[in-house]
Amino acid sequence: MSDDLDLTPLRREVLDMIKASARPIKAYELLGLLSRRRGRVARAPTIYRTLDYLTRCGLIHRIESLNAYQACAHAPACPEHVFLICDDCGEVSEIESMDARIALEIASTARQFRAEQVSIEVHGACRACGTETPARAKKP
Amino acid sequence: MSDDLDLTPLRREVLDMIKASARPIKAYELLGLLSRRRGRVARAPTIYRTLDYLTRCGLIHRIESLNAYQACAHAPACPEHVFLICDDCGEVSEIESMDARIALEIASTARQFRAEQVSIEVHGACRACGTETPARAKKP
DNA sequence: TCGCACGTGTTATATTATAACATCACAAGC
DNA sequence: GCTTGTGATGTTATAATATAACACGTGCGA
Repeated sequence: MSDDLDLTPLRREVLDMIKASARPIKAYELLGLLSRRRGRVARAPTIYRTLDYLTRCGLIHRIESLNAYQACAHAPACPEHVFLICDDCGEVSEIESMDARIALEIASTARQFRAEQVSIEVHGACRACGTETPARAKKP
Repeated sequence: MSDDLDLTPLRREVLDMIKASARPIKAYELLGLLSRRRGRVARAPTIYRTLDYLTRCGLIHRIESLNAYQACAHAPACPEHVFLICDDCGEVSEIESMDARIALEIASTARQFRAEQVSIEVHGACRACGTETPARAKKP
């Protein structure tokens, strides 16, 4: 995770595809897109290595509970991030919560645990989906 | 997720195996253990259904970033849980952080997001591993 | 020029998870 | 008693996710 980025054409292309996606996107979806763009098949390691690099740089985040990736909403290397994941429509928004961050920091150090990487994923219903008639009005 | 548990022999056996494990345990590890205990192979759906049930009941938690399961440290249905995951020794401890919980509640409702399920996973170094000479002294 | 570091390609395979259907036991209602 | 429905479990097959290991090329400093 050195400070200077090395955005090769492949890495830029994958990053652009992730940014272009309205929702978190999966590795094999990217693989399909990449293959079509290039006119020849891309293989799994290609995409996983690239995702790994972009993640380590802080340009994208992996959403563990979805096995999917999303561009970081807060420039490279935001220190902490909370994902609000709507289980109805699939939308994911990345927010910040300084208070949560501090609380976790305190809780960790109280146990002499040195926190390096925090993942907070909140599943539920977004504004649009949550305000529909209770108990799942969507998707007939 | 009704209130009354239906702990069949299979479910109890799997729950016991998870409780007996010092570390989070993976689905296919459980599958192997179960097969040996019974003297005949158990298949993947058996274990996944059971894990799903135990998770829904709140008896165990799935640790997303590890694809593994751990018994809940706080009786059935604890409302929230933070996992401190040591990347060195693999130990995972489940703690509570009311403050983090409240912070996330506030952040969610501010965005009119109805939170249903929160997953907080903190990777880093536990006390034992973190106090060794800096930069990974372990695992020769 | 040599050799190394590193990005990417390629082949193969490991790991994690689910769909779909079969069977069985038990309980509610006739 | 019998039937029928429901839910747990078994079984077969396959999907989805991820990594190991090695090959190749390019650029760069010794």
